[in-house]
Amino acid sequence: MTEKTTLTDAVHTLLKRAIIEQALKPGMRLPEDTVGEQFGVSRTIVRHALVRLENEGLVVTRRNRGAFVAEPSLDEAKQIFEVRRALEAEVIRILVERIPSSGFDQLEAHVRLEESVRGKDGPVSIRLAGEFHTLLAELTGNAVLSRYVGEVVLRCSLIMAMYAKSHSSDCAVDEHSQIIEAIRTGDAERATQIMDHHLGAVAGRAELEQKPDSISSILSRYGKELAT
Amino acid sequence: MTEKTTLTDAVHTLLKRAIIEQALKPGMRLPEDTVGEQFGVSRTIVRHALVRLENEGLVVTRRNRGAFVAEPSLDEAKQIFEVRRALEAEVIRILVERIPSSGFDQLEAHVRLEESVRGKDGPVSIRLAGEFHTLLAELTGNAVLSRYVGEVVLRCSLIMAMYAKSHSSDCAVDEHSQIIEAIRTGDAERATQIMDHHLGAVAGRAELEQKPDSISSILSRYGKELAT
DNA sequence: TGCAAGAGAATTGTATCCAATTGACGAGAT
DNA sequence: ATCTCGTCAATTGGATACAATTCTCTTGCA
Repeated sequence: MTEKTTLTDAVHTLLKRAIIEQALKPGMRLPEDTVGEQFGVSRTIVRHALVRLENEGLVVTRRNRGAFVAEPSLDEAKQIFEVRRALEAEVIRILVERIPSSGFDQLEAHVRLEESVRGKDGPVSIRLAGEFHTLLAELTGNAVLSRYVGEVVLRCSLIMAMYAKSHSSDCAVDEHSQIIEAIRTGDAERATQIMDHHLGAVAGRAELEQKPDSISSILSRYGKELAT
Repeated sequence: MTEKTTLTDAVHTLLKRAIIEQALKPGMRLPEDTVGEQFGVSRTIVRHALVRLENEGLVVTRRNRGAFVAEPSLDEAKQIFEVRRALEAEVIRILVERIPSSGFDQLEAHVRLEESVRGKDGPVSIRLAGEFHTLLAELTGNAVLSRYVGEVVLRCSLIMAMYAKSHSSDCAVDEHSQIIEAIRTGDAERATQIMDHHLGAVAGRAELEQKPDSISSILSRYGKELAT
């Protein structure tokens, strides 16, 4: 596995997946040497990976305290959703104008994949739901846009992990299908509207109740506010 | 200066400014130990700073070759401008809806600052022009949005450094004033239109002609395409 | 008994050191 | 004369070692 990719990349990818799939929960500490010895690499590598994760907003580091899985506040969550809505609106605008020929095939294949694991495997389901939006962004051919969408989608996964009650219905799969259809018919307005509703539903459900999973989560959140 | 901020932050900031102000030109190599001994820090620090700069798209690193100041291709440039337009449209949409009370004062003060150095100091002028847009984004109170806008603005500076003929007229200052006025009157559509025109003018001027400053710039660009 | 101060442990911040990969220069063969 | 192959220098990838800071636990005092 260390053939072409650098060790930093590998660790970075693994940690990212672990966070998305909630193996690493928000607020959890990420000591450099613990992570390092777990993956069989040195602190140097872990450090670089953590720097990248911090830039992506998935972890926060506090001076001389180490890295923690990010715990987006409700305010932060709103900001992220606000940006995400704007970015995904742009994605749709572009796709209606220019979508690669194989685009619909890829999208439909992905939706079928989502349906096949519907309500079966929680983490995988969450990941696939996010990847639908990432795939949409990638189809624009705009790498910068794609990157930013990828980041906010990941952070939204983190937000849902903290605030939503059930993750299985994170993204309604039929709404994904509706978005595809709206793009196919070239109806940008309708597609944007569905997307807005789609994201709004997710955001709304998240903001309704604040349900932390553990005491440490609560405490560290309070501690975080005190520190600032 | 190393009181509260970490060394990595300091080096990162300095390198960023150097790139924006074109002290470090696109395509220029950034050997870790050279940079390190220049700032009086170790390679480790420089390394971390370079990782962050890479994540921000200001430098690219090639495996076992080191870091270079990024040289956005024309295609990349178009992508960045596309995203920037979308992001700044969102900024305006938000500001028309909610702008802090001190917002206009800050904006007008900045415009006055821009006018005071008009055509005097090239690099400073470029930096200020970019910071106007960054300031707009910060006034939204949305840190995520602000961060993304900051990134694309910086990358646009890089693009202008490569492709534009003259940087002194990078941003027409009066257009900045017009944008402020449009926001003040709550006319989102007009503000967006001016902003689009504003960015379009910059992008258009950049894409008109491809004028690299040095032979090494051309060659490294070709070499880059071959490598991929 | 509760609070405060200090010593100790744990963890990060930084520097240095070794190994691996890449590019360049030069020698030799065709 | 040109092309190819091999050796060498330079630079990054990665690991370890040391210093600084922070947290915690203990101990002394009010």
